[in-house]
Amino acid sequence: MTVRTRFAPSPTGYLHIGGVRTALFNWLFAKGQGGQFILRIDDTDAQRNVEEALAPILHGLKWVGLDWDEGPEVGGPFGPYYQSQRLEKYHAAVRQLLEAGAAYRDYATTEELQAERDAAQQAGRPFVYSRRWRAETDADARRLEAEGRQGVVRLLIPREGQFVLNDLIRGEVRIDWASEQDHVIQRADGTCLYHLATVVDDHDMQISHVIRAEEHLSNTARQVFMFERLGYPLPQFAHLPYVAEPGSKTKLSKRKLDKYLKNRDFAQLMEHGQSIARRLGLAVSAETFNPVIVDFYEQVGYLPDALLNYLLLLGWSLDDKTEEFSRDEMLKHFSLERVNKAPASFDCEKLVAFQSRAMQKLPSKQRVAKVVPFLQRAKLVTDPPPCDTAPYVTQILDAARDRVKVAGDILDFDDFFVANEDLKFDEATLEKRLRKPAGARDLLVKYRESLAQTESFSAADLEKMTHAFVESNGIKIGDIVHAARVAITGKAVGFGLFDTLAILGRDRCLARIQRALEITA
RNA sequence: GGCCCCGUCGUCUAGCGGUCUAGGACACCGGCCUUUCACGCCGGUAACACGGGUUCGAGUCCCGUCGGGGUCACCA
Repeated sequence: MTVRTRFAPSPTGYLHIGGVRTALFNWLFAKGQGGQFILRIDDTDAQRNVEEALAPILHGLKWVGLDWDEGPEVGGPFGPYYQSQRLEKYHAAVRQLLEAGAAYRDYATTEELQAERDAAQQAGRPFVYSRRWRAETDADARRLEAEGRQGVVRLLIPREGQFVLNDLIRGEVRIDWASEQDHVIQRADGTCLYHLATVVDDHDMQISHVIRAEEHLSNTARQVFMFERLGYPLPQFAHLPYVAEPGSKTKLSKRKLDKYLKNRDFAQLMEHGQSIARRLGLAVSAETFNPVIVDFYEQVGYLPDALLNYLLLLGWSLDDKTEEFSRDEMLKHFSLERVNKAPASFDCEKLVAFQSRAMQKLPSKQRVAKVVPFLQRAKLVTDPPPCDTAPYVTQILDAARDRVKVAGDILDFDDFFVANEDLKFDEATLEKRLRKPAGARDLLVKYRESLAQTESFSAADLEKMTHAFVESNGIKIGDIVHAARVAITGKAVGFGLFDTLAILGRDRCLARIQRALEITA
């Protein structure tokens, strides 16, 4: 039997990080065994603009490289892949359930139902619908309709016995049927609800393994009930632990952003992303741009593989030491047996560590290719770039090393791309390194002369020259390095000064020092 | 509250009865390196929720307690 899994998001307008992990596990499980991964859109409830709300989800999945064998845009033999376009199939299933005596027409009003619920709560017993407005015959139905009531279709759930699920991750789970409700599967207006639609589609699309988050565990009994009464073979179920909030075991949710922002690491990740977005001139509201939403990582310049590698380890592990997985290795090693049961909280710092490591391992050319678009969007490099951009950026990246953790970090080195006269100086550093220390400016004047006269402008030779300069002036190296750095880059920090000088070249260094001296005069 | 799930360092985890004086990773704390900020290197702190069983032997099996979470819609 070929393995077929599915990811079934509803069009919400964004792709949640937890959703990506669910998609990833489905994708790995199917693809690792030569099976198919299906994308289905659960839009039974959608009154909104589906196209618009779906686009970011499709885009996000493509960005992380979780491609689907069947679904929107690619089609497939079991389409359509939008639940809103499959209503007839659901209606047929409802009819079948009705005929099999597994469902019934019900005419209770919302108020009547609520009254029963309240009564149950007052009496301190669990709510079980009395089935008082159930139409057992067509005549009943006509009579109730004549009263002006509207009918829905409910599942006729058994009131005794036990349901036993053999979950691939959680093992045996038992639930009393009596604790299940007679769930509505079709509304008065004829539209169908999620549980029914999922069952029909999972069967229709020949899904072999339903891999989804734990919050669906309690939905499984009613779905299995429908599978069985519809005469469908049962797929295997695997309920993943959910992804929890940073520093907590509560389910991660987009709605609680304010709370997460109080978490130091989360706030830091967010701030880092926002500072890059600002420099790109991106208008970003926290609502649509935050670390819970996948788009955030793309905008800031994360590597999809690093994100996925991190997510893979959130609830799964291979052994006691392997942490880095390429796409192929993930496919080769992933298994449901090694998925954990306990929820795993989202750790921003570990994600960043994975990203940083992946970025450093990237071949130089690819890193340049990742970074250049950010320079272009920040208007620091033209589009298309001049032909000397690649070698120039390569030099910067090599010198910056892991200071460029995400592609957007290249903007920290904007001083390499601005014209001399546009260079902005950090006032505090200017004060500390040039204005305040006695003789600092005079020293810089002399150093500038040495730079003007020195023969080779390579980093290694500049270092030798500088050491000689330090010695002949009887100063410490720190006395000149900091002053020179702020004069040339405008900043207090950066990578090695000699690399900086060499990359910028003699003309720019001399001009910038000159300007710094004038400003501080 | 009912039902269900879960419980090893701060976090992600390894552990499937003896090899556990509990291993790895991120974070944290020292030290070294150093022109700043990083990196790197060396070292360190830190966990089996608790209580009963079972067993020669329990982090590992069973029960209970406690704690955390999920879910209880004409949402998905």
